[in-house]
Amino acid sequence: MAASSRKEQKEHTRELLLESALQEFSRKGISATTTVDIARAAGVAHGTLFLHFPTRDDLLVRVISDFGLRIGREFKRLSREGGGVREILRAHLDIVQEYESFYAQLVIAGPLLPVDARNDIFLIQSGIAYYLKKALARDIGEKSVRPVPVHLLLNTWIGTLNYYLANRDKFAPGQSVIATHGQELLDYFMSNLEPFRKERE
Amino acid sequence: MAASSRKEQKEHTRELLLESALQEFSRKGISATTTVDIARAAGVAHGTLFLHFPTRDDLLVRVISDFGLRIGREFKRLSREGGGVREILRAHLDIVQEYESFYAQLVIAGPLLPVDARNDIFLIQSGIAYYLKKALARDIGEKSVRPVPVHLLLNTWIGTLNYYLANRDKFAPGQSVIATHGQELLDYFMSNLEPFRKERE
DNA sequence: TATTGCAATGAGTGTATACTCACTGAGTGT
DNA sequence: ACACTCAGTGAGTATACACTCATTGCAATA
Repeated sequence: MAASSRKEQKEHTRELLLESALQEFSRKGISATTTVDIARAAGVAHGTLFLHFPTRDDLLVRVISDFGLRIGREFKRLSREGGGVREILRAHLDIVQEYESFYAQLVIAGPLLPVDARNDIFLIQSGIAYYLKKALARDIGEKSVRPVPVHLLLNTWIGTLNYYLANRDKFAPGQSVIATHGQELLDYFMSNLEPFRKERE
Repeated sequence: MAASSRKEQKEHTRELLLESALQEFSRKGISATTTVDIARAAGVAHGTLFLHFPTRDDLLVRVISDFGLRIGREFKRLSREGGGVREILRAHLDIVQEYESFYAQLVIAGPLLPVDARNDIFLIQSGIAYYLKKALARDIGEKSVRPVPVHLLLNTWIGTLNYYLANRDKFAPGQSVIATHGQELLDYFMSNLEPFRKERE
């Protein structure tokens, strides 16, 4: 075996635990998932989990921040330079849909999670802010969108999305809420942004 | 003593428990409040709680549905006939603000609660739907508001409000989010509803 | 080959919390 | 006055978890 075999093995187990945790959290919900569940899903002993992560909360925080990194990268990739508000929101919908199950659990359990986890979640959701700001300024500049404050657009958008995600079983039982309602929401938000035309331009 | 003294006493204790539960839930959060907390707040023995309510969930559901009734009555009182969308949303803000602490806890814990509790919450939030529908039809009729589907207005409004409530510690630390952000939100939503004026009317 | 280091194990511990039940004593009807 | 009912009590039980640690056995090193 290579000299690093042992370290590699440990690292592998660690990744396995992180991945299994993500899946269990997505499936059963964050607060309903126990350390036993995660260990079993990973195929390791219960105690092994604590060899890699001092506490359950620590594991959870790492799962979330890893998730945040993935989302951040994805967002960067999807939001091409020079896009308008519609393109940014569309990209956001696509990403949320791709990771919908975990995203929804995050929204549901979010407010009850430990502070560092909550901060990470806030950060993830603010990832869109930077791009949205640029796109909005651009659209307003070329008068394809009426002037609105970014923070209001952002908060109504995130809030609405979270609401649909948290109640996905009511809005789209057994399906993706984003797939069933995303386009409608996007169109509605864009119609809210249509510039007021002057009475006698 | 009147012949009903014993029954009256029991009823009184029951009310006391319901009231104490409401306060504890508002203060500590729903999932963080234990049956011991509630009994102590009511000044009765732990066991007494279970004499009146078979399970903690049962007590919780009753607290929520009582709350729903109060909200419903309040809403009926505040939303006078013939009001427009702005008046309805304003009334909604006023009510939410009055009961903000419990309302926020409901929004935070809501998605994790037992089904019957979740249904009650949905019902409470839908209480506004009936009035909003009428008001919107009226406003659209007299062209003071552009035509939009009720459900989209409703869901974006509720979703946004919930988002602000769930994160009130970030939006308005130590204060009422509705007091600090309510008017701004209301104005923004109304501006979204402004009719598009024809190019050359 | 012998020795050491370390990832992995899983039965065991501690704690939090919902719920029970045998008992108490004051109110109620005769 | 007496027996009976029943709201109220609180120590006790059951369960579900997160977390521990003495032990194991394989891989790295001498």
